[in-house]
Amino acid sequence: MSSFVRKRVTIKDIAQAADVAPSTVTRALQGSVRVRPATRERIGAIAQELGYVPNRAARTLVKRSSGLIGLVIPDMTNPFFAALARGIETEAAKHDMRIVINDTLAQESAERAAVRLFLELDVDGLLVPMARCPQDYYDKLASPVPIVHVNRPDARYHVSCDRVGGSLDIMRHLIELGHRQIGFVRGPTPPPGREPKMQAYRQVLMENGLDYNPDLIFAFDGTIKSADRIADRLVHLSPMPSAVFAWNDISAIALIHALHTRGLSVPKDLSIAGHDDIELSRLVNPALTTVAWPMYELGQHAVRSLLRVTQGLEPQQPDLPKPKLVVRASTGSPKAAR
Amino acid sequence: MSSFVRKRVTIKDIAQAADVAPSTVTRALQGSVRVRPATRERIGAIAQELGYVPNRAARTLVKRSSGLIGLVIPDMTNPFFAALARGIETEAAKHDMRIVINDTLAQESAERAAVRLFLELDVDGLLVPMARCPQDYYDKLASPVPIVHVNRPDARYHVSCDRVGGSLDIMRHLIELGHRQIGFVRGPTPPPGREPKMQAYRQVLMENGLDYNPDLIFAFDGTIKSADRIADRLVHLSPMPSAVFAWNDISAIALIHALHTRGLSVPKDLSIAGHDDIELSRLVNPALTTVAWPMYELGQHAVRSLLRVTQGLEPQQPDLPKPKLVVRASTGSPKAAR
DNA sequence: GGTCACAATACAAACGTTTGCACACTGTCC
DNA sequence: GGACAGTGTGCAAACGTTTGTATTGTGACC
Repeated sequence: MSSFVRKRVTIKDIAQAADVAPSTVTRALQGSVRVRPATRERIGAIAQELGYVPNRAARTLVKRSSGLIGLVIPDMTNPFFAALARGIETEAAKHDMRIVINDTLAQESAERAAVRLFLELDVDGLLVPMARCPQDYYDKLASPVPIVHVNRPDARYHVSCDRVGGSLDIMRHLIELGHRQIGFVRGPTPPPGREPKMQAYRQVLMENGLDYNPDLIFAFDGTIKSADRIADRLVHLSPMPSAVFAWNDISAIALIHALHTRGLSVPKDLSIAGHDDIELSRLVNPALTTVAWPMYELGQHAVRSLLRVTQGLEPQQPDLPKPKLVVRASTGSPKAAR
Repeated sequence: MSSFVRKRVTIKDIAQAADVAPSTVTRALQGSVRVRPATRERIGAIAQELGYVPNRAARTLVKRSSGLIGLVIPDMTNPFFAALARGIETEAAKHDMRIVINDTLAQESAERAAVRLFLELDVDGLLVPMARCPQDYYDKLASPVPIVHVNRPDARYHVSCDRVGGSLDIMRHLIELGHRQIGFVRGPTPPPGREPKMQAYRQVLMENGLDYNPDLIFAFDGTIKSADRIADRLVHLSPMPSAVFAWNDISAIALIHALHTRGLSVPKDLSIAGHDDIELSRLVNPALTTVAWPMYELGQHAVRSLLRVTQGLEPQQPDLPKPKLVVRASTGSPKAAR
């Protein structure tokens, strides 16, 4: 009764129905010239009628290529990665490649599992944006498939855009507005040494003769609760910083909300800047000052690079649009300056 | 030089290195009892050392099962589906199943392509939340793998929660607040006949002796621009509705923003309610009145149902938490009533 | 009418695993 | 010491496809 117990239709079934050899069926289905048009059409019709679906496992086995690209997404919840995925998907479609996605919940173990699964699936290439595993892990993999990273300049193959410039812009923007006490919200478990935002934060402080104060550094773990705790610490600080540069837009928006519930107004009492420019950042109130990254383009280039590597070519570093400071309503002059 | 041209390590390589037959290697790697512990360990060590990764294509071929579940996600951009995916992933992990995801950009053609890809991959089951293709398409598929839908009660196998109740609650909430002119924002190309929110909208109007006015129906196509256009139409309406029930939270948030830029205040001038209760809805200003759906649980149950069907059992309809009205700050009494 | 070229099709091997069955080896019992 | 379990290992077939090579069939040419 249930339909799914039905046996799969194979090429042999078609061959039998069409009274030809299996090899003729493959060639016909692939549009090979070596088969008579009449035969080809007949076979096509029969395949259609029988509801034939080719078996990728078998094909992969003999062709030693699955036609698949594995995409390891850190966090589906974050709309930041959606744009990247879109770029990847559209570009992949142009080259007849299919994308399979695996979510890692931003956990190292899940990232490993995802990579492993894709290797098992014999993907033609692996795309790993914002990898969490140490580079060491990927180096040791010695995998038979090329891996292209996004935003990891220490990887063998990678597509990256300027990771510091946007943050410098944000910080300088805050300084220009007159802020001198600026807080910084770090992301969850940043890999040591790879914290460009923090770098930019310190650099701009230094440029302006300001001291680095560890009390103004807050750790965001990705949850709303954590933003709430940061707000708590923030309001009890004295002097309270007049501006905060947050890890990403989500944390910035959550922080603004947490401050509002504590009776503080943004940007009147405190300026908040984010990073990523997700779609919603324009829509919240106050609209968020942030940095826009060319995620879509990064995704496209990642696929192109991957394909070049697949063909044994060296990927060319594309000239991507630079990250761009987007000034909106969540930043303003500090209170005292008014 | 490039690492990815290296030949794959196969079971035969291990067999040769360990001086046993390939079959022994498989059995050892699967932890079969029929192989001596010493041999098993030796083989395990060699496999490790050689960096062996099993070939899923080959395994799938002979076992006629890939251990994969295909998940067709309509729109990765929408955080609404992230919760669902999370539920699905955690539950699947419990049963040693891996999830592969494909994004359809909410397009019918892409949905077909995704389903097709998964069939080619020989997935053990297919999960299709909020399918866009007509049910007819799935019925005709006669696929050899079970397909479980989410929120499509007319499908052979499906997991659904009450699709009308929450919308009724929203509408009654607006009525209770005193609203009589209520607008409705439809989703992008709703499949005919499957528009429970619209149903609820009309039902509550009728319950309260209010006329259905087509001028108060707006079409949202998923883009921010579209929300902007709706706002435009809205403000030029006279009388302007005092409340709007929007298709989802994204459209509601975008609409609120568009109204703000036109000098209108929510909920003072206009009440807006959404649907889905995405995480950000709590964080925007004003916080959004909306309906929370048990997406995570739906995802879990979807996997459980799928596995039951795989085993030839009838899935049991779970008792899911009901959708829940969440009243926040974006709805209030109409202006005139103040 | 025999040879030739060429198109269309068939044959068979291969891809990397799994698994039923056969086989070899060990030690135990009569 | 020979039959007998019982355990560990090897052999070979199978999964569904692709593809290099062999084979057949067709017609043209001398």
